[in-house]
Amino acid sequence: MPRARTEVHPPFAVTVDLVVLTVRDGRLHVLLVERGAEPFAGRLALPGGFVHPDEDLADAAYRELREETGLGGAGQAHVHLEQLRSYGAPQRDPRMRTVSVAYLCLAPDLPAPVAGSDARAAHWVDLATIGQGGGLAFDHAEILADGLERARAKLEYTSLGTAFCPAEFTVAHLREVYEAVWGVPIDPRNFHRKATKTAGLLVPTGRYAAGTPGRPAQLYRRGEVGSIDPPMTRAGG
Amino acid sequence: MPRARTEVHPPFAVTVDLVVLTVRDGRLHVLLVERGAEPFAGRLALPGGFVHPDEDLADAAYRELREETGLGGAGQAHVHLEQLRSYGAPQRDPRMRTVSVAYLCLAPDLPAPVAGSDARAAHWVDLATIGQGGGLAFDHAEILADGLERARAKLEYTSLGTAFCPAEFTVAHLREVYEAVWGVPIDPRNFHRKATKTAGLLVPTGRYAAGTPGRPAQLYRRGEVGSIDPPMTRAGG
DNA sequence: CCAATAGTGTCTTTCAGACACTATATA
DNA sequence: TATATAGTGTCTGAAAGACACTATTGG
Repeated sequence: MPRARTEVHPPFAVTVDLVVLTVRDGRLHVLLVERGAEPFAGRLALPGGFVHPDEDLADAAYRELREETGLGGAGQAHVHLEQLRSYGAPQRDPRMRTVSVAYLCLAPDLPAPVAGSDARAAHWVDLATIGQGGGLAFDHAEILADGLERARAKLEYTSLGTAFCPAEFTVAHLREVYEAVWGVPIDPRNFHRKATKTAGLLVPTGRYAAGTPGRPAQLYRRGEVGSIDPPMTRAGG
Repeated sequence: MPRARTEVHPPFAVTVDLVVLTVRDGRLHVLLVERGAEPFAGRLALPGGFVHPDEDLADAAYRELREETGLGGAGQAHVHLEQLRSYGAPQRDPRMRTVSVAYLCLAPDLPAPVAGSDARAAHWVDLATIGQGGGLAFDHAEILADGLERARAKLEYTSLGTAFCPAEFTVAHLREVYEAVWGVPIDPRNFHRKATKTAGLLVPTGRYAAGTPGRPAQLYRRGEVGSIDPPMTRAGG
């Protein structure tokens, strides 16, 4: 907190950066934009932008999500957004002293192509094709790594895995989400029992998926609970 | 991230605020300072201050910790410091637009009185004597609540409980830390087995505590591991 | 029929929680 | 001695992991 109004306080630019994750074709993807201007022109970066003068941090994150990706608008599909952490190394932006508040966003795989009102296009990038660092602009590789770690951890003890699923989904769909995020195979039978017996995680709709080989799977909606107790276990539940 | 250098970006003041926790006499305490100046003059607040122009956020947190509390200096006792989250509601400081990056600090109970170079004295305040809100300045009640929640959660699956202990401590001391942070009684025998059998949590010194009634307890040092697997359980382990 | 996926039952192992019991100090 | 605390042993129930087995679809 400021000590007294007479004390000098240097000006900072404050931005939000978004780690937007989804699962497509059984693999984890992150939403990236190609930078048009220097520095790091032509490099991939996390979507984000400046916080407005009278805007709350979370509001800025939602606005950037809408503007740059088309996600999260009113009447749109459910997306989860939470603050990740802040990054403020003195030289993280060569132009000015900047503090970035990063947000983590988990979204279902959307049939509509992701495109913002912004001229720059946002693309889903398969995380398997990005190495350590991956040539991302600024300190975005570190932010992305922190976001991945957070997402992997939260799938253990919260219901956030369902945030990657559409409004109605099968247990197998949810299992594929876990396999994609954790990068490990999971026994379908034990996962089925765990998911369906965890109170409040899934709400059965009574409807069944069709058109796939094998016995039709029941469709579920997201439950209301936030935390899973006992948690999902990462070593092949 | 900034889009182009031509875009306007409003100036923000960036501060760090510290949630410094310790366990004294079996009860959880937080370090608070009394504000001397308006706004909120005379009210209790979290220690903190402005981030300097060329200073990393974590460096600013460490500096404020030293300046305002005398904790964390070179050769001092071990303290744990981690970023908590950021707070940037437009009107959180009536003087100017401010974003605060909060840090959580866990410290052992120090025999030396806590006093900073600053004229204002920092005091350990028993959390049981602070209500919901507790009359804290700014949004510090919310920050404190978030810090408590983080500390309680991290004691489950990390070794951070030992950060509340001095360099050498008994299993009973660590148990009292858990009881104070979680506010629940824990069975001493089951806790003893869990703590001593969790690989890497405790390093036996071979020495024993003396002067207390009963069989002398073995003294331990902090182990190297960060995470506890399987975790401590909160419902009276 | 077969292949594939959904979903159930059951066995083993691990571990939390309860608590009897032993060990070793102070008063 | 009594009392207090340290530390071990053991039983029970919950739940993870492995995996046999049944159920129900499409081809």
